[in-house]
Amino acid sequence: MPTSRSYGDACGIARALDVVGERWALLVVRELLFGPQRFSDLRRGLPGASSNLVADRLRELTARGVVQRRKLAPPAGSWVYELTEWGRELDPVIVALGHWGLRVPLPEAPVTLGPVSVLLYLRTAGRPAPGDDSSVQIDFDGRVWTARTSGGQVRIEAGEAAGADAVLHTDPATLNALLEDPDGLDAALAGGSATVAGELAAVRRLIGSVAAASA
Amino acid sequence: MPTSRSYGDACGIARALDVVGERWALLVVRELLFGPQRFSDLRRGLPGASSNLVADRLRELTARGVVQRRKLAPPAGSWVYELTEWGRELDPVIVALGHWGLRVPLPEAPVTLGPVSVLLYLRTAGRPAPGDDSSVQIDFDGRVWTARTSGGQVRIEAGEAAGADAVLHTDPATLNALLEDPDGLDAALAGGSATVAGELAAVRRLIGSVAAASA
DNA sequence: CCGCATCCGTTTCGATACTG
DNA sequence: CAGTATCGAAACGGATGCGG
Repeated sequence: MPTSRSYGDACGIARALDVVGERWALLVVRELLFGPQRFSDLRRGLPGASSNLVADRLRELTARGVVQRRKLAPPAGSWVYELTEWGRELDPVIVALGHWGLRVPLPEAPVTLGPVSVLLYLRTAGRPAPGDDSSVQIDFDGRVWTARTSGGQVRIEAGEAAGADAVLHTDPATLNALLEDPDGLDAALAGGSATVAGELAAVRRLIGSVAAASA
Repeated sequence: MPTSRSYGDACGIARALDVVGERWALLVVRELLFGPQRFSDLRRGLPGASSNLVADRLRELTARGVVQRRKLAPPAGSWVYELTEWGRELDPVIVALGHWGLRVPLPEAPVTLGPVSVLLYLRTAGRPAPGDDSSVQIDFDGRVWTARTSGGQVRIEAGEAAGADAVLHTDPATLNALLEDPDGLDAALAGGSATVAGELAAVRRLIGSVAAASA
């Protein structure tokens, strides 16, 4: 008899790994943490995963109740994948795992860094001033998120913001570098790897909130 | 060589999974959460894993700095595996994952349940009264742990306790059932699936602390 | 016995190619 | 764009062997 893939263990940890322990599964969940994504956007966020792998994981996670498939309203009409309520409860688990993993040395080149990973880092590590209530739209090569600061926290949502104080256009690697060294912003703006429309001060406060927290 | 299996992603989550994302890896860490274990005891706690799998994971986790190998002082003289300081920091991650996994339906029979899993559940879910300061030694088929209650928490340590208030001798499945239904203790004692020496009241308080927390 | 290493059939992964 | 089909390479899982 071929052994089942299940660990056959009643422990909650093993049961969780029965569902999200397969290779790539938690990274698919990571990509969905900030909202629904289309298949091709998921692939862009997981460049190392082949298409059948992504399709397999989505099918399994959907069957297990972690992910659900939904059709966007017309005129878009395309299909998106999103976390279920239960799937969203993986958020603190994934954040805790990611914090632990920061001490792992970077893998050999070439190393990728997707939009979701950087925004997750911003949301987790950023500690804006409690009185800082602003919203910055972040454009990554055509895909758009919004970072809102309020109550000393950063919240990330997919899509454009109505009435954003600023729009930051850059790429994930540049933003990641700016989170670790906010003083690089002027050079990035001068060099064209980042552009800002609207209130530059709001962008400064946002990207400075990570370094401020570790200081 | 293992870089071919790496996700090649700079995100902390992916880097963590590069280290503990392989099959069985986190369950090996789970087994070590309460202290050093010998190879054969590890195998007993992971009945579904073949010996080479356990040896492989231990070697990888040791090479990555999550686990270390140590020789016990004479006269024992045998080797044990234990978590490094960094490895112990996986504790909250594993607990959070295990809590999430409680909602996964139990796998098909046969289902195992090891000592560490039950004790982890006791430590995570137990909320003893703040004034309850006692220690219960728990014997599982020759392997011994100690559960101490103090400050409204349960702490678990491997090995015997000096001056334990009671000794509970049972098996993991029985203890797990008792944590979910403490009223079954008298029946378990009468049926012989559990025996208690010393202060029975301390054992009652300990196993009742889980149900009390969920009430 | 304990602590692995080796062998081998089965399953999964990962890259490329292909279809609606 | 959104997946499926295919195939070689790796990893898994079980059994067995071997030195202390």
